[in-house]
Amino acid sequence: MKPDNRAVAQLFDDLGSLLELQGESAFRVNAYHRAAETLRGLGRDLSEIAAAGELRTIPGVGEAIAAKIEEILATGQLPALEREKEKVPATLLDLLKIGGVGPKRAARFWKELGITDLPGLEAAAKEGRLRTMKGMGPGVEAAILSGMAALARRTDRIPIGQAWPLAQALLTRLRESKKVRAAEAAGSLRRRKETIGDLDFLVASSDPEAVMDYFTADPRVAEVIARGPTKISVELAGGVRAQIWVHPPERFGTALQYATGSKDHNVHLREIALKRGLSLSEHALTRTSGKEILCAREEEVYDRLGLPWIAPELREDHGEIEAAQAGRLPDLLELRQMRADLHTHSTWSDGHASIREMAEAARAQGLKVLAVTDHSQSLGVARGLTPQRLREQRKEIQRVQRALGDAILILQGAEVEIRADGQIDYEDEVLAQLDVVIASAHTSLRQPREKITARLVGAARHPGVHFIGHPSGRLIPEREPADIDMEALFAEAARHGVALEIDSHPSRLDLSDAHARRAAEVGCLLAINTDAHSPEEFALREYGVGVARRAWLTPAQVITAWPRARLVAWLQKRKKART
DNA sequence: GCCGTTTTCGGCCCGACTGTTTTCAGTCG
Repeated sequence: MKPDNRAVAQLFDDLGSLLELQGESAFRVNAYHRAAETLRGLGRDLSEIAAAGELRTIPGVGEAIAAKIEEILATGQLPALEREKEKVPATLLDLLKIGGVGPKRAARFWKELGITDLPGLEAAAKEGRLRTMKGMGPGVEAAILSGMAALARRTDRIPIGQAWPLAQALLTRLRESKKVRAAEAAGSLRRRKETIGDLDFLVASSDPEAVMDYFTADPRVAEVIARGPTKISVELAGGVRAQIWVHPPERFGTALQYATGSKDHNVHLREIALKRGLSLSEHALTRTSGKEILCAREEEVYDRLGLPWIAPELREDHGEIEAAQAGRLPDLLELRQMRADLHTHSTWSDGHASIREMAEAARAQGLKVLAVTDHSQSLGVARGLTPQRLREQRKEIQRVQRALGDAILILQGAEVEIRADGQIDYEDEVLAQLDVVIASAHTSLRQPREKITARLVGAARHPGVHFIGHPSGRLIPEREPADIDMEALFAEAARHGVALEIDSHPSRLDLSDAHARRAAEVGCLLAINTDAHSPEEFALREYGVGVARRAWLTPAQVITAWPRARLVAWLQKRKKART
């Protein structure tokens, strides 16, 4: 099996870090890390890009890295990395995970004290041996021990479904303070990444000390990690870290822009600023004369750089700055434009609410079209429906439709199993009775690439199918995506006019942002659904819209954002095509 | 190692915070 993009990226990260430990040029080191970051954001498999001879078109990939990628794809190994591992103990990389330990210190611990791994460092810190080194004192030893304890209890990146509500609660409390003029989520939260490392907040206030005191008095704050005049970093109960920047209101624009990131986006912007004779920091744009230009709003920052404002979800340095310069930023989908949810469950299978309760909730959320799509017969654990029960369910849907009137259109659909052998779980004549057919795989997701790809591609070719549900099958964080040739699936879906789902549940977010972007690039339509099993879960579509925005999607590319008549016409056209 | 309407060679973002220090290096984002 060929290494996937993330595995290749990890090799380059390791290589960069090993070189860094040896004092290699920071620019060379950074080149490896930047390339790794770019590879993680690609929506296409590297093997596919390499086969097309297009590796060099990836930003940050030049002659040397392209050759190394070819080597990895061919052999599964990176000889340059193996060579560095002979010079430096690979376990030394673990030291870099400790807060406060970077490449310089790790290298000195190794060279001066012979420390090669975490247990060795812990012992040395406890025995007071680190303070024998120049520039190190008891404070460093204490910081390292506390950093190791934090590492042990640290939760990994948390799903946005947990981070977002927590952040909103913290923001609400911040905004209650009279000292706070404005407070916003920043960082990866504001960019709507699928998982969040630290919670970042930006506050506008002329009294930073008071704001920080107020924030640390929040019962959810367990420990203050660092505190300066403009910035405070804390650990919350549960191990999640949060940091707050406090800036005066007249500097809020530059500060929010800075705190939102991403780092790569910001670096790129600062390079553009320099070319215009300006230096950009979180405080201001500064002319070479030293005169500051203050920006209270983010729009002003971008405007001074000759750019239109760029939506936070795009700020990954994945081409958005070039698009902004060319006036080609996408007209991004917005939550308020969502009109339909085509993937929901009721008590007829494994849902927790009746069809009527679900329909009333959907209507209350402003949706115009709801498809009830319970599981098909073979998914026994979810009480999948037989054709007979499907007929009974249709009568119930008609009753609810009559009771609720015209404000919301209720469609009968099904989430039909793509069985392990590739068969679709209902006969064609049963599918033909349904308004919406989702084809999804829930079982045998660990099949070899050829087999599971063939299952999904087969479903995309099936004339009775409207779209493929949560295509990769991943669950964040516990289950990796199935090993699917997405490029093949996208090509087939585009050819047959089958849509692909963005499942909004925070544990799925499937397709991912990168894959959704790629799918749209090759001409696929997308459907953003909640997969709701209860009325509250309709609100989850906010997360699906976040993915769509990160995928550069416009309303025209998302069938669930289409006007009701157009969506119904599209559903019926596919239905006619199969009969 | 990458990259180019200032360059195919010579650049490559910016500042906060900490711990150790009398001016700074290292780390972090």
